[in-house]
Amino acid sequence: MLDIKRIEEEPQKFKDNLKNRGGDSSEIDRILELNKKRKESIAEAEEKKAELNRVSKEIALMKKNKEDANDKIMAMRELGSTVKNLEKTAAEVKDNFEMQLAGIPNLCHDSVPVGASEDENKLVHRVGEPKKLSFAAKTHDEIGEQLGLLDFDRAAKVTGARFAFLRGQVARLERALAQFMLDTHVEEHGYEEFVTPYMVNEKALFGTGQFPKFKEDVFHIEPLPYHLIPTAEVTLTNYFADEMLSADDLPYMFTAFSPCFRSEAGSHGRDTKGLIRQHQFHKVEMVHLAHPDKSYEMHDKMLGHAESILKSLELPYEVVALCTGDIGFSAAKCYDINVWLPGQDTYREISSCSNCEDFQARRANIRFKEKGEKKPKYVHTLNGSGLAVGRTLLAVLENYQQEDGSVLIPEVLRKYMNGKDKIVAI
RNA sequence: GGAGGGAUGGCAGAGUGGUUGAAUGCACUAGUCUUGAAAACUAGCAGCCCUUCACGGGGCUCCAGGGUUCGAAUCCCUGUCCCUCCGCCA
Repeated sequence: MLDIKRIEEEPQKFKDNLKNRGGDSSEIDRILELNKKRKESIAEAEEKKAELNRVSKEIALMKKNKEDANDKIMAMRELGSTVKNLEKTAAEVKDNFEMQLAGIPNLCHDSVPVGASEDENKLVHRVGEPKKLSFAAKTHDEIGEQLGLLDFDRAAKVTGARFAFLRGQVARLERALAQFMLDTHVEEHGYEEFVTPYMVNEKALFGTGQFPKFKEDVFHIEPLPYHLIPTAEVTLTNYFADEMLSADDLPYMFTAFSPCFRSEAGSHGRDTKGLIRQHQFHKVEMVHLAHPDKSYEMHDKMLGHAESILKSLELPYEVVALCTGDIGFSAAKCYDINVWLPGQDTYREISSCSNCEDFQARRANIRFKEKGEKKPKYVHTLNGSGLAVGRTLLAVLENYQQEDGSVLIPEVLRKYMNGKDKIVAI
């Protein structure tokens, strides 16, 4: 949620931002108009309400002194219903205003490159050389199916499109990856590990910005008012919703391994083969709640934590700074990490690290008090994948494939694979 | 699933129709005292919104939403969550 006071102060800045993000800048004018109406309706209702309160106190005094207050009571009876109507109108105007405001994306940080689409994202750096294979690279789904350890057809039979069975050593590799990521974040990067709910209510999804605008992207659990999490960002970020934190406790660094569920509405026909775009996948998520003055420092750290996993796995990757046209709704700044996939002959997203500044904290009402200061402030929230496990698995399959169809196991994972160094066909 | 109890400020916890936005304690901030700290003492201290250059003024909020009343933390209805007991169950 944007701060309406900042929009009032610098409307042009927010219009430019919205335009750069591919939105309609006139929405800002509409918001300001609604805000004006909101203030007017509040002033009108409160003026009458003040009179009602004042006279009610007079009545209390008169009663105490055993005076007759009937005239005033009758007058207030009438004023009461006027107030009720004015308050109802004011509430409607306010709801409308807040709904519109909740649909406006975050203000981008000044360093975010202006651009219309992902083609204008800015390359930050590349690490590792894409491997030159001495044979024609296969895609991970070919490798997995030839090994007999990745099965999309039977998943389609049991569930439907965009699901998969992992078997045997590939299933274990998935578990090994998750374990390795969690261990690294907890032992080396200082995160606190969580197991979180996999279903959340609407309030939580509003808090992180998925609702109301991106409702169709998440799965709804009929008949409960719950939704499957699209990412543990939702549960971890909302953990302290409606709470007052202490500045001394910042930053919080949370991590959780969780399944993620996405409807992938609107992506029909894209990445239909393989593990790249599934309705269900596993992810190790990182979330920071940071002091506003420190959040960009923390953002760089978080990016480093995600990168360290790829470095350990010796997977080539690139980091790009997303441009205004590609950045997510809640983010003020975002880095994507794209991993090299020989089978696809390209880099594909494996992590996204965002600083949402106070955008989510306003929505979820997560504040903190600074020593010696009276006013509470909103924390800054950051989230990043560390990493998407399914996509890491496919990156390992494609980068470590051998000519004979087997797959080498990265050094750091072998202790999680009972010492094995290779996956072979069953 | 059945029966009962509860939800109040950063925290704990009073308060059952009228100057109660809320006693008290803790925490926090400032001061006195002290070489310094602690203790003690004194004072301050909820949030959000509207208005004002400012001082200030006003409104809302005691889980949420309705209702009764001139007036609700307090009474009534609905919902949510938590706790205890019984049943069932991984």
